Amino acid sequence: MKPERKSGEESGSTRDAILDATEAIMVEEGYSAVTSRRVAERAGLKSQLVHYYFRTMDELFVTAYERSEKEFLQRHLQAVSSQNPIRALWDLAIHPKRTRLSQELIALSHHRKSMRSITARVLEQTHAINTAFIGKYLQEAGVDPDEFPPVVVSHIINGLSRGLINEEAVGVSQGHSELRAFAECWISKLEAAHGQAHASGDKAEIDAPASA
Amino acid sequence: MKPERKSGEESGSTRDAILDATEAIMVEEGYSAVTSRRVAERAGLKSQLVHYYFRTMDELFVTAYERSEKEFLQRHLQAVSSQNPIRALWDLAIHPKRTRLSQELIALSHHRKSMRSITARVLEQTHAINTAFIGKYLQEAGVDPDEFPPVVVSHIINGLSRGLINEEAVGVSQGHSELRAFAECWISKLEAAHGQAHASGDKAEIDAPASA
DNA sequence: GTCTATAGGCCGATAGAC
DNA sequence: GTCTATCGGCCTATAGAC
Repeated sequence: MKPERKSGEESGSTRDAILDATEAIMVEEGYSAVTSRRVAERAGLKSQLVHYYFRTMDELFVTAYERSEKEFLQRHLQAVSSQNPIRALWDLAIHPKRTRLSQELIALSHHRKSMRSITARVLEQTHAINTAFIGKYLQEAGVDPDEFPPVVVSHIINGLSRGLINEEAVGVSQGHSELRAFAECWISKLEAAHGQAHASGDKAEIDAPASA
Repeated sequence: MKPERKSGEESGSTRDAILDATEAIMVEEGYSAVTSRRVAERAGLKSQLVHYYFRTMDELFVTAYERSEKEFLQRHLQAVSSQNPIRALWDLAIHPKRTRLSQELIALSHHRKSMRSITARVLEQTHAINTAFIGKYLQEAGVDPDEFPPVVVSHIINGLSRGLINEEAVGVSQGHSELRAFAECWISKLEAAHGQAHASGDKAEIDAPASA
């Protein structure tokens, strides 16, 4: 029934080519441009082969999503485990292709029920990881978790980068230097505060907004 | 050629019904579900009528976008001119239908060239307005515009609300209370600082992150 | 595993009656 | 302005030869 890799599983180059083409089309033209014919054309194949490897388009989308999910998770864990997780997350988030793809997958899940549970899982995972790792980092840098909860920081990073990338995609660059400068400012301040705290064995301080 | 309202222009209810149906389908099922047949069905019409009012689907999309643009702009100006523009913008941004529609229109503009210039215009307008109005408000509240540029604040508002609404759409609610609390905290602090500054005729203070 | 052939559906768009 | 009828196209998916 299913393709089912042979025993000596060299990860099916045709199958991978189909998934690669799917991702590329999503990023460049949006999810609605992903059709069996166009995917095949992009991969240099006949459209029927797409149906051989993936019985339905739904199965193709789900498989592509799950492959991306793995990659996202891996990079996310890597970023969050690095010396400055905030900077690493920011660098990851402003990567245009990755962010476009993730946006497109979310948009697709508004259109196809089969994708929603994956999106939900991805978003939940992200929160769980960020709460653990960013939370620890922020705490060590002396940030009050009641005023800047890790999940908020995570949302800000994702939100700002998404905005940046959407605008660049339509040729708007207004305010981008301010945005990048803002990110850089906070990141390096956190970096300094965190380093200082580690050096002195004490908490550094980052001021919250004054209670007016 | 074109529909061309008669002299006594009662704003073509059929035409409006088509545009309304277009928006509704976009919000509920995504832009790729917008077809002449489905729009017509939703509006209780024959699909050919869609082509009578809008020669091509591109024309339908552009017209729908421009109608939304007007509405967005109007609400945006209204929000930004209110007593607490930040709060008003936040309240506007967390409105699910509106934000879903605007996201869908942006996604559509990644797929259709004809929409890109409209998206660019909308985003530029938003920046221009926010720089003027939010900038003034923040300045009056004693916020250093070098550390929190209005355009950054605007991006944060949009980014956070988009994240919130995407997650709610797939059934994730993790961290939402923190997010809303975070927004509420900052909004009310700005409100207090702004009110205080106006009362005393002086600048209130909102601390920026400490230079570590 | 890859090919040819093809069924059957929804789509955009047009022509022409009323 | 709204209707009926219809064309050609791209789509998903399957059947069967090799």
